[in-house]
Amino acid sequence: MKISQAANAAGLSAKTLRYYESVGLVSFTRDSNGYRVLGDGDIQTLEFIAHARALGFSITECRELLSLYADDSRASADVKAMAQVHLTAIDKKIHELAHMRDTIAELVNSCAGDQRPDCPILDG
Amino acid sequence: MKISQAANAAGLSAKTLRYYESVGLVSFTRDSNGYRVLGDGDIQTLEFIAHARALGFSITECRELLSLYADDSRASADVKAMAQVHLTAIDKKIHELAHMRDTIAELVNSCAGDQRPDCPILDG
DNA sequence: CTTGACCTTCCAGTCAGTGGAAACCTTAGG
DNA sequence: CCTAAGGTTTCCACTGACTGGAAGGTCAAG
Repeated sequence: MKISQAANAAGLSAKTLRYYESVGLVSFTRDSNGYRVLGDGDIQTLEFIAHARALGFSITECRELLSLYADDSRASADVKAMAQVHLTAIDKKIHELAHMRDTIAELVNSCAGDQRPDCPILDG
Repeated sequence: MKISQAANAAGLSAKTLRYYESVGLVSFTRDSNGYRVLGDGDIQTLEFIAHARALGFSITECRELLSLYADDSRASADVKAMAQVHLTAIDKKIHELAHMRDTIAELVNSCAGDQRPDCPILDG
């Protein structure tokens, strides 16, 4: 399978796959013409990465998850601990955003939205 | 007032003030020795920017807000519309994060966290 | 043989700063 | 007057996670 087909199968772009290879997150074999050749195993790995990325894990965290994945002797506790840290970070971000949201919503509500120049959003 | 004192007063770093000037968000007068000289008006502008940034407005959006701020003939409707768009974007981001959060929480809950290699976080 | 659709690499840009280097200015102390 | 400390200046490089584009190589169909 060539890169675009594999990218399609994994729900990513060819550019992204090349980028992942360039940062050492994955590695692909090459054909005699220099083209990358990807198999079903590669697709599975890429799907795993796409899933983790969609859950907000960074490239570095994905690297760690992949090494845990490859390590047959890993303890599930290690993975759980990583996920727990990540969960806490997401919770924090949600709270911050919620605070922003409330502040802006309050400003929007208190703004007449007419043609006059007064505006509590700018005054705040 | 010199840059560090002004930065302190506005709750920003001197580096950030130079950066804001470099991207044309603000402009400062200079002393004969080349040092930036900032007054109370500059501090107010910087506080306004700091506030908007804390609410998640991008530099570009801050630029628009500042031009609206400077324009005596602006309608408050313009500002309200911008805030409304921003509010919607924040709402969307919160929902995405909440979805992530739930998925990861579920995985964490279903993970034994023991020494065995099975882990639903990796299998998912 | 040519056309078009792939593939390759490399460079630049995104956003909002941060870190560091080299050089200049100012002030206080000896 | 000299020096040291602590400001300031500019400029360049780096961050994360890609994306866009250019220049050139490869391959199959017509």
